[in-house]
This record gives sequence, C-alpha cells and structure tokens, in this order.
Amino acid sequence: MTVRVRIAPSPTGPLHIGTARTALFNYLFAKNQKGVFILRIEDTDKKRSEKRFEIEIKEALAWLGISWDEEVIQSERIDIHKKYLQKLVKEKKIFWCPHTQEQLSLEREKQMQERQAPRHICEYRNGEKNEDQQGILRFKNDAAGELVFEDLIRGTVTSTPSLLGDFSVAKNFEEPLYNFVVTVDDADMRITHIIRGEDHIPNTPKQILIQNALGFERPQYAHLPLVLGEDRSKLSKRHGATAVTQYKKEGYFAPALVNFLALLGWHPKQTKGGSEEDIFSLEELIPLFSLSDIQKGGAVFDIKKLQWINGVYIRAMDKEKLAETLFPYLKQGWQNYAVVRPGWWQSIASLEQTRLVTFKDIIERVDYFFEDPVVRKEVLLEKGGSAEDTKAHLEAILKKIEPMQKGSFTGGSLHEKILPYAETHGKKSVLWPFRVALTGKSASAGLFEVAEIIGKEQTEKRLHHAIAVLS
RNA sequence: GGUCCCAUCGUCUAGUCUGGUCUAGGACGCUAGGUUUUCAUCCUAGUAACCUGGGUUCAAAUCCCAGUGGGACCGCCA
Repeated sequence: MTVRVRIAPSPTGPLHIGTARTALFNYLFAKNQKGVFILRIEDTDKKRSEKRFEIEIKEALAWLGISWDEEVIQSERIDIHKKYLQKLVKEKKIFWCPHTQEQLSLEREKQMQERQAPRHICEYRNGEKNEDQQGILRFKNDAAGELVFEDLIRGTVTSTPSLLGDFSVAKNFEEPLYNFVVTVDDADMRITHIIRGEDHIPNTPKQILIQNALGFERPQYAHLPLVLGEDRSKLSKRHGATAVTQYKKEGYFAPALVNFLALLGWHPKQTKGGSEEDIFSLEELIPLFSLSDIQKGGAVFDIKKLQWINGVYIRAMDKEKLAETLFPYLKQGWQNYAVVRPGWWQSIASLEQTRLVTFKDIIERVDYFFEDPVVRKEVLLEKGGSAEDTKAHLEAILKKIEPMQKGSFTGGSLHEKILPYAETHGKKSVLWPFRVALTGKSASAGLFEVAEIIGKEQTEKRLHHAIAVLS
C-alpha cells in the first residue's frame, strides 16, 4: 500500500518552526517510503483564516525545499463534510446541543472546582427535546472502558473516552469543526500515517471515536515530540522568532535550517563512536530517515547549534553563489552599495566567508567599505606602543605605499612591501594600528586584502587621518 | 483541578526493545593550547550526564514498581 501522509497547517499565521519540522518529518517519511506527501490547508475557521497566510506558508515550505505532491484546500471539501455530518445526524450519532457558551463555561468551572474532568454530557443528546435544531452539533459519546491506540513513536497510548463527554463536531452543517473535518479528510484522502505534534495526542481518541461512528479505517499514528524554548515549554512567540520567514530574514540558509530542524528530536543511526559532524542535506536525510529513531521527549530549540550549522553551510558555498546570496542583505543595510566597484563585491564576500554566522551579519561586518571608519586613539594604541612610535609606523607604511602604481596595488604586493618593515619593528605594533586606521576595528578581515579593495587613494587617506588622530 | 505524555552531559543525541565489551560514545556550547598580522576558519586537548528510591538478576543506563520532576491538553481554534 502506498504511504500517504500530510501536513495540515491552518492559514491563521505564518509557518511556525514547529509546523515546519512536522512537515519535514512527513516529507522525509514519504520520500523514504516512496509515498505521497500532501499539503492540506485547514481553513475551516473562516474568521481567522487568511489567504495571505496560505500564500506565505506555501512560500516558506518551498523556500525550505519541502515540496508537496498534492494540495488540498479544506474549505473546498465542505460538501463531503456536510454529507458525513448529515449521515451521523440521521443515525443519531451526533445531535444538536442548545447550551450557550456561558452555560458551558460555568459548567466547566464547577467541574474543575469539584475535581472532576471538565466535560459536557448534554441532556439533549437524544435529540427529542430540540427538534428546531438549536445550538451546535455534538458527538453522542457513549464510549465506555478504555480506548487504546498504537503510536509508532510512543507505543500503546491509553485513554478514557467517557471523560471526553459529548464533544463538539460542528457549529452547523456549513461549519464543521477541527476534530470532525480532520477525521473525515484523513479517511477520505486515504492518509495512511498521521505524523503530527504531541499536542494532538488528546485529540486522537475523539478522532478515533468519529472514525468508528463513520466506519472508517484507523490510520497509523506517530506523535512527534514538541519543539521547546529555553525554558522547556512549547516554543512560542515569547521565546523569540517562531516564523520560518523570520529566519530567512535574519539570514539563515534554508538547507541549514532544514538540517537543524531534522535533528530536533531525531538523529540518524550511525556507526558506534563515529565522529561525523551533524551535517546532512535534505537528499542525504531521506534514506537515513526512520520514524523509529524519533525521540519521545521534547527538544529544545538551540539557536547556537543552528548558528553553527549555518556557518558550516556558508563556508561550504562557492564564492559566486555566496556573493549573489549576500547581495540582497547588503542592499538592505547600505543604500550606497554602489560605491563598491564592479566585481569587487565578490572579493568582499569571500573575505568574510569564514566570519559569517548569518547572511545578515554581512551588513555590519563590512561597514568600513561603505563609510569612513571612526578611528579612535585608544584603539590605535590598544596593543601598547606610544603615540610617537605608532605614528612613525603609519608614516613608514605611507612612504612605502605612495610610490606604488595604482594597478599593482594588490594585497600580495602590499604584503611584500610592508611585512619586512613590520617584522623588524614588531609585527603587532605596526600591523595593529594599520588595521585600525583602515577599518576602525580591532578585528577585521585580512588587512592587505582590505587595502586592495578600498584602493590606494582610500588607504592613503585613512592612514593620514589616523596620523592626525594621533597628533 | 482532571487526563495523557515524557525523563542520558548546559543543549541535540548514541546506547534501552535483544541486561554484561558503557571506566556511558558523538555533535553544539564552553575552557585551554597550536596555526594566523587581528578576528574568524582550521587542528589538538579538556569540561560535563544515566532524576530518586525500591525490586528482579551473578550482573541494570538498559527490565518491573513507586516517587519526584518537566511538559501537553482540557474551545462553538486548529
């Protein structure tokens, strides 16, 4: 039987990082099993669903490289939902409950105070006193004993369905509710494996009850551990960025994010004591993936590890691709990006390659290419050295640079000319102030390369300026 | 409050099913050293964990029970 799985986001917000991981696991499982991966937009809540979120979710998924084989818009299937709803009404398996929300919440409060499980067992459950069909449709829950289902990750999960009460299934025939729609769609779409977050475990018994009432087959379940924040509670906005698009904006590379997400709650089987780094492409993950290797406990989202992975991917990029990828971020930070001479952007990008954690970092790392650096006396003299000596060193450098031809003003020739002087006068005391003069920073990319990029004129100008600062 | 789920280094995890070779392995982080004109990269080393208590057994991280801790859910949202 062909494996069919789905990711079922609701378009009420951007794609959440946890949903993205669930999508990834579904995708990997489908590809691994040569099955079908379906995207189902769950937009039954008309008030909260928005087209722009649907678009955004699809874009985010595509950005991650998670492609889907089929696409379903839940609201377009309303006739199917309606059909099953009417069937259940006819069979008296669901009924109209006329109670107001106020009555219900009062009841719930009272039950919790009395240490009871909060549930609604409706006195109208047999339908006889509510012929005009007031209120909402509820499932007439007569289940007794224990309800047990097998979970591919957790094993046997047990619940007591009578504690659920007569749970809601639809506001009316036109507006079915989550547990009902999911059950109908999963069965109708012949979903074989339901792989979703652990937060859905409590929904599963309800859905099984509906399946049984409708005579549907039970799919296989696999409930994933939750993605957690620092404090080990479910990852949410108060922990920071939760939208996939935010990570794109922050300068994370999609393959790196995917790599990181795959490792949240899962790890491939490896040779014992292997020292392989945790770097896997989407393609590499497919044959390695297995539901049985998924962890049961929640996994903390560790941004430090994501940053490391992102750095690894950046370092692995080829120079042209890197420069091309970085350029939009550069434009974001520097409107005068055009001052960089053609072709040299790639040199700058390469210079920073091993230093970037995210693409966005490029903005502040290369400020000295786009504006005159702020050179402070304390920084120039930070490595010891008197103002007099330092000044003398900068002047000596200037003397060596002045006779150079513009065309041969390269990192290599600068290195050749200045290094011997630096070596006889103390590398640090010469090169340090030179670096500060050019960049204003005590940490930067290689300074001969920087000099080459900003050019002879700028290099001289900055040296003069630094000398002035020391005077 | 009720129900369910979970529990190995700070974090992600291997090992648990099929008890022994686990003086518990790897990765991230952190610390130290090396390379380097600074920083970063790179290399080397170090740091650090089986929640607690019982039981089963010659032997338990591994099996069983209890406790503790953490989390999720309890909506006319999904």
